[in-house]
Amino acid sequence: MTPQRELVLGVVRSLGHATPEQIADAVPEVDPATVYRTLELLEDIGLVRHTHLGHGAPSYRPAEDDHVHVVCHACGRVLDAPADLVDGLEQRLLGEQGFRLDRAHFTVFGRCGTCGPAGGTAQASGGTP
Amino acid sequence: MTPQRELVLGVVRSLGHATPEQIADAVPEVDPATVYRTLELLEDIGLVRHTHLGHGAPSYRPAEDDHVHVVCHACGRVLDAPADLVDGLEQRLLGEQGFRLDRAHFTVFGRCGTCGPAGGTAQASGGTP
DNA sequence: ATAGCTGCAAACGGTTTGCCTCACA
DNA sequence: TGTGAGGCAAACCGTTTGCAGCTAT
Repeated sequence: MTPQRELVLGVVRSLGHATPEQIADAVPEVDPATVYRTLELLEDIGLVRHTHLGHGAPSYRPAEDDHVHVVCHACGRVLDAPADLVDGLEQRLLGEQGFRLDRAHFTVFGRCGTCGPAGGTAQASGGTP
Repeated sequence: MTPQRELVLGVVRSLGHATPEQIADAVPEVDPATVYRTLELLEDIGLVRHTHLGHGAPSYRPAEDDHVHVVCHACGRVLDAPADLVDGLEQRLLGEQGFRLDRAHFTVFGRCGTCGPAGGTAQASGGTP
């Protein structure tokens, strides 16, 4: 564990979820290339995990955060739902297809209650440009 | 509907799911830029849909294919599961969070039966490099 | 002396943009 | 004659790689 790795891990822990770029920005003293290499390493040794929250960049977070990611197409908000939300799905996939669901690497898309069934868009930040 | 758009739509329909790049490769007579612009347009008018199957490129398919995508981390295979697989999840999300799930834009990750609980990897093509 | 890690800078792949030309209404 | 679509090429972003210097064995 080098200082840079501690820093990156610290940022991942403090940000909750963040893209490599956000992480790199948060630790300007560490080279972006090192951030990428470190994230890969931290993931290999099981300290962090990543998820694809849509479009481009993956989102990294501490491995101990076990929850399901729910993303609103309209406002871009990322909600964290309890992991047990997918228990039923997990059972069915296992039973019907022998497929072992990886809950951590899992994102659900749709429209949050705030944004309503359609049209109304309670803009938060990113959204669906 | 221009010839190029017909071509792109045709390829999406014949490939089932494909990345913009694969589509562009399949229609060399259409410029890649046009492929991207066309896919966006076809999605706007509801003829195609896209999903994020992991890593980088999104996967486009005909809008009428309504199923859930299940991707194996180990072998990279993409299984199509019946859309009703997520009915339970859909209900819970709606009930508990007022969140309207978009089943089409939805990918489940894990390990398929062929690849087993761990270790054993029935390599197919891509996988997790 | 060796192995591993970092920073830097260049390369990279896929995607997006600007601009100009062409076809058609 | 005006509007929009397509091609081309350059720009772009996030990511990856090669290399050289440094540090701690």
